[in-house]
Amino acid sequence: MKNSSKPINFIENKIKSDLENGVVERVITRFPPEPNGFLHIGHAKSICLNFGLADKYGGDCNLRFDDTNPEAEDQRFVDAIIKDVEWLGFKQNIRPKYASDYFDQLYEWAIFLISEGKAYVCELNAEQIREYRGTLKLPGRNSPYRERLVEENLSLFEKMKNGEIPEGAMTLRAKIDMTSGNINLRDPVMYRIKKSSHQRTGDKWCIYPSYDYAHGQEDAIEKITHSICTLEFASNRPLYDWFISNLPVHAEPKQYEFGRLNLNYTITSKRKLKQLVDENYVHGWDDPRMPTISGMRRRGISPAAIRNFCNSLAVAKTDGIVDMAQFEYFVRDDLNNNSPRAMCVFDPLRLTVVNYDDAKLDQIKIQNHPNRPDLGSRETRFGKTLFIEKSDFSDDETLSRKKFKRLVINDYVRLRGSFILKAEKIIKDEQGSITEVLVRIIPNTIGADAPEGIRPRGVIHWVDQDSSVDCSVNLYDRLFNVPSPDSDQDNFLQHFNTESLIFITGCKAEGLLQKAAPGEVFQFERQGYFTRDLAESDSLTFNRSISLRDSWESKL
RNA sequence: UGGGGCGUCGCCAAGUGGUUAAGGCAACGGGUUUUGAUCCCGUCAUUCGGAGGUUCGACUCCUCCCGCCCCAGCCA
Repeated sequence: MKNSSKPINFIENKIKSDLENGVVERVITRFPPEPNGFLHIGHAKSICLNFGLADKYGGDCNLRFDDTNPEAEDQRFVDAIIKDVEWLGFKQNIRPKYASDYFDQLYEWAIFLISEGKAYVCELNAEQIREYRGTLKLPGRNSPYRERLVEENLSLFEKMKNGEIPEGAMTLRAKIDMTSGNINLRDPVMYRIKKSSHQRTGDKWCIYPSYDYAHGQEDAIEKITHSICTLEFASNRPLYDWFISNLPVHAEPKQYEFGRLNLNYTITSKRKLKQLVDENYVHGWDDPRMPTISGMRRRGISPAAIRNFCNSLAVAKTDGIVDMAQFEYFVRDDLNNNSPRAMCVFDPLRLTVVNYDDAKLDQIKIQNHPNRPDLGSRETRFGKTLFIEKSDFSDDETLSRKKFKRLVINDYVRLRGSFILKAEKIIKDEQGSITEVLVRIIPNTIGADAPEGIRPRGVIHWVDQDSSVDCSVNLYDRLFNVPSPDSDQDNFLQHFNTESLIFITGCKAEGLLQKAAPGEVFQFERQGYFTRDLAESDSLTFNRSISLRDSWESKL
């Protein structure tokens, strides 16, 4: 959104009115990931929303790990998430909070609920609980253990905590309403027995609180004022409220739901992303093809581009699918403005300058950016032997100027930042393929208009042979071949784009690219934006962040 | 069909009884250009899921209908 101010969404409106009406004096939000995977672009939207709102209204936003299920979680994910949030630019040296810090308090509150006769230890197994729960149209039935005496519940719950009960044998359930139309209210499980050690609390606990029991109370403890989550939690809200109003908590957080981000041609389901990783479709969570924050980082996409994109998104209750093109727009916008230009030839064709002596120079000064003089210029060698893209040359003189704005035999073209030249002679090998082209430069055409009577067809990129450096490039493309791989439930893997990564070797890059720092992004003129991979490596490899917008192929 | 939520241009989305129905992306024209990039200009919903109704007046209120999403984990 350039010149228009963005409309204020319903959550921000609520915050504004709560502030104005004194409902809250300071807004406190939170971003509560479970450390069971890496953060993706959908999380980025939530991060921008939560931290953004807190910033805008002078409040605060907590990064809090919802680590209530040790079986799925790992310290490695905690570390990755912290790194990603900081990288996105919201907090320096962030000090995260953890649900596990509140396990003692949560346990005490559970005892409180039992004492109030509002929770009970149930001995139904998982399958029986499901049967008793009823279905979407049929009400549930009360558990036979529902009316247990408080004292018995207390002692049983203690036994659960002490590890005296096997996994799966008992649960602590809230006593609410087995006939509720909202299935979440049919005596939800508050605690289950899991005898696995937790990445932070070790073996202290063998019972762990469920999301529904834990989340609202975590919010209350942290005095969260606006607990923002995605739409699928809407039917959990009455339960969220039930715990808050039945427990002696010292705050009354409120939950608000917005539509999560979906992008076409990719997926934003942690479970499915994990599957891509586990089954080696990609090379890890930070594979540049992944819509993860870390993947995008390796792809050379800046935090600002991601933030700009997220801020362009609507916060509403509709669940739509945003065009990947919208994301790409913000990526290109940022990269175009900030990336110095350089040249790299992927599929080299040798050019020999027959009148090299007429050049009368061997170094050329080239601007690093057409619209930003502050990015300076560089010296590039201009030698007798050059490389251009094979696809930038044609021996077909009948090609129209409009259709082929490149080099054609017996015609002129401009080398970017350099001379205008003419292709004079084609050299072929025994098989008849073109191996070299002899060209003649037009003297004094650097930085000057074409002389009378000479009309170069266009401008092409090039590289000097002697000063060039060999490199490889990774060309990334969309992860899936169909717009909505997610909608096909189980078979999203069938739509995996096997050409989402194309590796090209034997490329010739300008010498200065040898010194490119990992993560540094360049625009390879006429090719796209490329960044040197973050991974330590002796070889010179560039990852394509994104191609240049191309309105030409589509018109042919 | 128990409960909850949503349907405005190809995509996202403003709009809360009186506006010519914002804006962004995409697309399509045209201009500038030593990147077929960027940039600039222009075009792009007589219509708001459908049908009725209330009203001088409805995308906005009412009724009915249609469609889509979420909930039946001891996941979050």
